[in-house]
Amino acid sequence: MLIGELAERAGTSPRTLRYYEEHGLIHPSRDANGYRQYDDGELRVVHEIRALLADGYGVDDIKPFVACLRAGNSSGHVCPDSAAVLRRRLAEVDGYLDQLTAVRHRLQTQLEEITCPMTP
Amino acid sequence: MLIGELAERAGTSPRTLRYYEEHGLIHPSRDANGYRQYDDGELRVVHEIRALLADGYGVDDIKPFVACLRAGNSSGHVCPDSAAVLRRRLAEVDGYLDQLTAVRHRLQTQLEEITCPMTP
DNA sequence: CCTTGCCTTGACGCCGGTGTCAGGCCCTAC
DNA sequence: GTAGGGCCTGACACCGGCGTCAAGGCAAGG
Repeated sequence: MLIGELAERAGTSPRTLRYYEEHGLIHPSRDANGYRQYDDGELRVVHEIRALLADGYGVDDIKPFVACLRAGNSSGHVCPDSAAVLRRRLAEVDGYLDQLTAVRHRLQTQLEEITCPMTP
Repeated sequence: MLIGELAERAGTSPRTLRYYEEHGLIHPSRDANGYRQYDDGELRVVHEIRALLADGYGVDDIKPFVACLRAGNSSGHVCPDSAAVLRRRLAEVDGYLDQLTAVRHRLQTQLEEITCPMTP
């Protein structure tokens, strides 16, 4: 499978696939032409990558998941390295949630002060 | 007050104050030298700007708040334009919270599957 | 032979708030 | 006069996941 076909099947672009390769996430072989050649399993890997990116992971975080999938596991999340990233990411997300929640409280308070001003 | 002094008093840098000016948030007068001259009220304005930025607003969102403060209000939040931004921002924040919450659920599920795998 | 369409590498653009450097003016103190 | 510090403008760097354009190779069909 050439890069264009994989890109279309994965719902993305050749540029994006080359970017993933550049960052060590996929390693296609090469035809005699120099064209990248992908086997069918890579489709699954690309889907995993895109799902993780959509969840806010950075490309570097994703490497362990891909390695785990490639090692033959049915899910990329079950390996120790992946789990470590999961825990770190969970802490990050909790931090963001705390910040956003605080901001939300301030927002709501400010809106209430407008519609129903305090009389101190 | 020159830019260096205001920067120090506001806990930021001259570069940052020039950036705010470039984006229409502050309008210092000029000495005969060409040096920017700030009066004491600007300190309050800069604090407001920085508080809003820290809460995730963009510089363009902040203009109404500054205008509201400058109009003599004790808070920058009480004017109609500010309130509109507040409501828009509240919706944004709620969106982010929803996304992050969904991600958090997935994370927790995935971690549980590791430590306590399902036996289907 | 020429077009068409895929592929290749390389490189710049974006976004936003700031850091930082370059080159030069202003003022004070020695 | 000169050294030092603050000011000025202008412009590039950053980060990250791509979009997009450039210049060129390869294959197939007319």
